[in-house]
Amino acid sequence: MSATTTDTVELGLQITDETCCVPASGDKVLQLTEAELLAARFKALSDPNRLRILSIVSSSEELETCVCDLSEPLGLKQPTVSHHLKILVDAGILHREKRGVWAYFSVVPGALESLASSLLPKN
Amino acid sequence: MSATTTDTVELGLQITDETCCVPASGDKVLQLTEAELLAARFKALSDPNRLRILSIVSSSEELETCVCDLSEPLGLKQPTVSHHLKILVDAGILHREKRGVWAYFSVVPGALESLASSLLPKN
DNA sequence: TCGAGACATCGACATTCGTCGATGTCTACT
DNA sequence: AGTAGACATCGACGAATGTCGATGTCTCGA
Repeated sequence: MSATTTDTVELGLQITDETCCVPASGDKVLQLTEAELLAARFKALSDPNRLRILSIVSSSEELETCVCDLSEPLGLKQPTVSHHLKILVDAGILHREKRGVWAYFSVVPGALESLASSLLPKN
Repeated sequence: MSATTTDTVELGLQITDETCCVPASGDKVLQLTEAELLAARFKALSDPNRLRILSIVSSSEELETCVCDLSEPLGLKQPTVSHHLKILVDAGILHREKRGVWAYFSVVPGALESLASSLLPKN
């Protein structure tokens, strides 16, 4: 509850002398919790090796890849690859499916598209 | 070079025993330097306060904002805001223009769109 | 039942990051 | 000239990140 008629802030600004510009148009601003959610997903994309993992996974024949195929082309050890995969899975970008001994990864349908649209105006 | 009629890898794989899946389809993989460039731009978006800065700047009246208007709604001190702005400018996402005492920031036209398209298939 | 292998998790380490007080630089006004 | 104010830069601090060896867990075949 904000109370006391502070519903909109749009005209509440009393410009006395020289405030340089408009005070951020009140509540159109991205909320902190929403920003944290978005930032977490972009953080998953903020590592070159994770982008290469996405590139490999999304371009593979069956749109599925297992860890053993990622370690070599990336030049990373297995624990590191697993670590990156976990981050991408936790971000909702990759899907993990365990079949027998191997774990297969695929891009979650629409995940990257939804992230991309959040960058565009009017999202 | 894969060479020797490996136009498609589908059947080129000589499964001797149990290789789990295809070996990452060779050179379709995102190059490391290119991945680093992309990752650096996503890293600029991987902080909630920077996303809120982008939200404020892109929704302001004149599509321009100065530092003094950002500090208060973000709840951050001025050096911190300047730091985030520098990161966004260095990433090529924001444009800085100094007019008199104030510095005005605006979103570089096409910057976010180009980043968004890099997320989509066939980019 | 046992061992090999694929993958996840843990612990450690160097590096990077976000934040802010202190200080520097530059512009405009008196 | 001198002062006030907006913004950048510096230095420091705790927290988070990327990497990997060591180890754990689970599945499959012998």
